[in-house]
Amino acid sequence: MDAFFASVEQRCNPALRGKPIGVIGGGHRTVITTASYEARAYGVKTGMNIYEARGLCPRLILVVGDNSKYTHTCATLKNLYLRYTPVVEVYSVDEAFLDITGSHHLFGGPREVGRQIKEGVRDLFGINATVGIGPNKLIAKLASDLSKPDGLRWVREDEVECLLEDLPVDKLWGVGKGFAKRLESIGVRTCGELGRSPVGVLRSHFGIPGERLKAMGLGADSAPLHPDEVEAGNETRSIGHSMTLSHDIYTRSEIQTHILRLSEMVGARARRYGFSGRVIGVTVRYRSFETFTRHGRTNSVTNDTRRIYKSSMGILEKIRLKEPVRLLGVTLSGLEKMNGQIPLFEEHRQRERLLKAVDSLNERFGSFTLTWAPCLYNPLHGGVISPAWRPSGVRKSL
DNA sequence: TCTGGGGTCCTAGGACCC
DNA sequence: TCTGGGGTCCTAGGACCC
Repeated sequence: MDAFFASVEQRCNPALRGKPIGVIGGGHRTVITTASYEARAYGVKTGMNIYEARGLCPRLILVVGDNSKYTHTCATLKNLYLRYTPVVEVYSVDEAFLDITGSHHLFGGPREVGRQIKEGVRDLFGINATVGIGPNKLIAKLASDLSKPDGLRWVREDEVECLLEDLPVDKLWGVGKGFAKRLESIGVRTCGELGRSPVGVLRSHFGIPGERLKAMGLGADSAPLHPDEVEAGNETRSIGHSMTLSHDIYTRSEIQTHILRLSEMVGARARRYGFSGRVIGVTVRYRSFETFTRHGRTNSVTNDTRRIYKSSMGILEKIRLKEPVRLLGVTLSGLEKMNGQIPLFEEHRQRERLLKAVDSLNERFGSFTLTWAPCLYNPLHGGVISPAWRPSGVRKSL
């Protein structure tokens, strides 16, 4: 989807159409999550703070995002994709891969599938989508990136080499600023040059990713799609939440409350998807933006808010804080899929029933409807979901 | 009146073991 | 008047993505 959150907001409120808008989270310490194309023309970009964005575009209209609109749209879109193939990987809230190898002939070929999906998206939501088609995910993604907005591009296998020859390496999915800079230092600027680089040279500079970089320069990508049914399995590696506080905090007692809330967010999500983990990570960002993470281990897997909280506080006690704290995060990893084992001891069974009761109430009436008292007195300032939000499971990166 | 939040993967370096 | 080599596991940090 093109400028997804912004497009949805413009669709819902006609007064915003054709205007430069930026979708932001709640609170004052927020950033632009998505800028409309009208705003991008002024240089407004994702990740920019609102003061900088306003400086570039004084007429910019800031809209606090509404997550439920985007997640609902995402879920509906998936049903549209499934009309064309069962192999659908929902990659993020506004992006999906479809493997149409075995089905495109039923619809008149790849281009026709692309056209119909664009039309379907417009009919359903009145927003523009860009479709890229290629022999693999890397090229399909590139084709889409190159034809935004409102584009449709099919790059055939025999066109790949020509397309890549003079293309800067950082246009590739998986090559960011860091890789681009290091590649330039060894004289590699374009994908053509990357593809011709000896694999040994790339390996010595980049390690294992060097081999993949070479393949990417050639337009090769063997990564399969990860349909949701597969990922919903046990591929998830970690579940975490973090939050920038509305103001910097100084004391452990203030920290405790936020850690409790984050522990509950993490625990509730783990329980909901049937995961349990034994490694707890706590992230701290100071006022100066210095950020670090410390990990601890529990003796057995857990998804109990209380144990996640205790463990997190245990980790924090070992840290000597040297500045006011701006952000806190809690992550659960070392995950295992729960298979409905019944805890051995009555005390644990009771605990499990309690959490189940709390979860079912909160799923029905909204998160934190029933919760620990300290969380009630510190209501959450609403943040907008990240574009990386997905309905379930995980996604693969490089 | 600066600078969000959700992830994955890889590497370096230390602890530990034989 | 000196201190090998092979391996695994773990943590922290950084690159990358949307």
